[in-house]
Parts: sequence; C-alpha cells; structure tokens
Amino acid sequence: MSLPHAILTALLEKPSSGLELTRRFDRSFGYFWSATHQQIYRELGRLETDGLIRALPAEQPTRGQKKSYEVLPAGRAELARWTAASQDPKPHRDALLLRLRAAAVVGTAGLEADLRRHLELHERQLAEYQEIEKRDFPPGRDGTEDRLRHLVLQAGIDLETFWTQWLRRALADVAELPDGEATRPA
Amino acid sequence: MSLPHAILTALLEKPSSGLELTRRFDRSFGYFWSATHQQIYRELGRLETDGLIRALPAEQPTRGQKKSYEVLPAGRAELARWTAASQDPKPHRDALLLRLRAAAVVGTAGLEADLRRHLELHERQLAEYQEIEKRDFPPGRDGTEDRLRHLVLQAGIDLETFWTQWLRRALADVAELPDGEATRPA
DNA sequence: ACTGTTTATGCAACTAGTTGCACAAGGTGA
DNA sequence: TCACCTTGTGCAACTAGTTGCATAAACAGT
Repeated sequence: MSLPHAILTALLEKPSSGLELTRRFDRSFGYFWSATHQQIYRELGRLETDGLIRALPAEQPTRGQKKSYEVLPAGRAELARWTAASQDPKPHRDALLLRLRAAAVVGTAGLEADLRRHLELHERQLAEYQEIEKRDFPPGRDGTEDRLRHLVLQAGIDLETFWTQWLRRALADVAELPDGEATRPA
Repeated sequence: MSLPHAILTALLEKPSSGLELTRRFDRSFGYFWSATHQQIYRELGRLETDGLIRALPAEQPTRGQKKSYEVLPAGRAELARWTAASQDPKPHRDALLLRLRAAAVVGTAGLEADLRRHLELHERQLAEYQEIEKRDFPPGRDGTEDRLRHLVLQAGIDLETFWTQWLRRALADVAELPDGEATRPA
C-alpha cells in the first residue's frame, strides 16, 4: 500500500504529468520505489477520485495532451499520516540468491554469465547514482530536506557498492568450482 | 514466478511437509525468499498436480496428518532449467527509504522511534545469521554446495550489516534535525 | 498528403502475494 | 469428559504488481 504515497511524495517535490512521473520513477526515484506507467496512471486516477490530488488542466484534457497533477491539502495530510505511522518491514525476496542456492543442488550451468551480467548492471547503476550525488549534493549544502534525501541516495549507493563487491566475490568463487551439470548427481 | 522453484530447492535439500517448509521459509530460507504457509500449501498442490513433486503418504492423508513431499525427476529438471536461464533483476521497493524521502517534505514526526525499531530488528537478524554461520559453516569445510550456500548466507550477513550501519547513521542525522511537523510548511 | 515514429494516456486481463478464516487431530488440565 | 490450546492443512477473497495492447496527437521524412 505504498504506491499512492510514493506518488504523493513525488508530486509534492514537483507537480508532474503521468509521463514525467514515469520518468522520475525510472530514474532517481527508482532506487527505492519503482512503478510502471500503467500503475502510475491508474493510481493517479484513484488519487484524483479520492480528492487527494487534482489536475492542473492547461487546455482541454483530451488524449495526447499532457495533464499535470498537484497535491491537495487532503493528500498532504494523508502522506503525513502514513509517514508518521510505524510499519513492519516487508519480507524480501531475491531471485539471484535463490538461484545460487538452487545451483548448489542442480548445478551451476549458465550461472557465471548471468552473474557477470548482474555485475555490469549494478556497476552501471552505481555510476549513475554517483553522478546524481555529484550533481545534486555538492558538499556544503545541508538543509533538512537535502540531508534526508542525501541519506536515501547514500543507501542506494551503498547497496549498489555492496552488490558489486558481493558479485565479484561470487564470480571468483564460482570460477574455481567443478561446474558439472549437477553437483550432486540425480 | 519463483516460489515454485524456491519450494523445489527446499525439497531437494530435504523432503518436508507443508509445515516444515513453512518453518524453513521463516528461518534460514527467509533471507532470500519468504512465503506464508498459505502460499506454500497452495503451491505444493500445484506442483503435485503438475507432476513435479509427490507426497510420501505414511498412513492416511487426512486432515491433521503430516504429509511430506519429495521432488520427482521432472521437478529437478524444471529447477535445473530455471536455474540455468538468465533472468532480469526485479525492481526493488523499500518502504523505509520512501518514508524518509516523504519525511523530507511532510516532516519527521514519529520517524526516529521507527528507525530505532528497524535497527533492532536488523541487529537481531544479523546476530541470528552469524549464529547460523558459526553452526553450519565452520572453517575448513568447502564442498561445492557448502561454498555456494555460504556465499548466499554471506550476502544475508553483509546486507544486515549494511542496514544496521546505515540506520545508525540515519538516526544520528535525524537526531540533529529541527524535527518540526513539516520541514517545508504547507 | 501519407506513412511511420515518438510522446502521452489509458484499459483489461493476468499473476503473485496477503489476509482472514475454517477445520481436523492430538494433547493438557480441571 | 469437556473445554481449551497447539499443530497442521487448507480455501476464498482481496490487494498489488505485471503484461499486453489500444488510442490519440504531434512531428518528421518523402
């Protein structure tokens, strides 16, 4: 139940259209919350119906026209309520770790290439976050908002750093394994 | 589409009943895949129907009786197929990071207590994983399966370590903030 | 003008995961 | 022996997220 709150947060930071939100969720927002454009449009509709946001119609709100939204007081109140409430951590699922555990019983075929692919993805992501840090958080500025947002970005950077290191280690380990079809034959 | 494969992996490591699986998914398996007992029973039914696993009926398979399952060759083949295929990383969502970002616009009320609660949870989890490591992976043993499983556990340990560190830093940062109802007044 | 591509919005169907509850068997204490 | 608790299995309804496709306007080339 957090997508609406993610959208409210994004809109409070800057009123946007559906597509702009999609871009932001793909980009910087993505390191803590991701969403497809279909999800976003659907949720924007709900939030508008519920009176938490409203459209800023420039001209006619037909198809093919940009439609920007802003947060209404009720929306801000709802976000504040949600933010103040304590939440239980959601269970995590990691397909890559599961795969490695599965590989321990059915063999490591094909694993190495994919570990390498993941490593590349995480390296690219890390580089991107470091770019953002350099651009958006130069040393010296430390308003409350900046501090908190920097903290969030820092988590993203540290996580990507962790994964690149772990993957390198995993690759090194997998490389010196016998790598049969199955380690414990059927 | 990974729950069936998680169950196949777990059953290959050791044939189990629904409840035993539930316990394992709550415990060590939980650091890379979690599932409720309802999910597990449902999936066991499907896997049996599909001929990937079969029940080992001790007596009568009535209600209130333990019913253990083992993986059939078709199940092992399916798991091997899945493990060898490359998969795209799933998008991640982290409610805590989202909350922090939301707190940057609607205020940090209630945040500190919850960060502290999360810190405790992660510390406890970390301690538990370290226990498991000490018990299940004493230095010296390094068969292929052990190596891979240790690698997975290591990821769990390192992730929990990361979170405890990050949360301590976040707490320190939040502590010296003005902490008004909203940092940027409505 | 016409064809194709990009931008922008959106619906519908499906899959995966969660929540709430039900039911049976076996043990425990009063 | 009856009431209650724990263990073990399971269904049904709901919520969240994914996938596939449709539609329309704007623009670019030919």
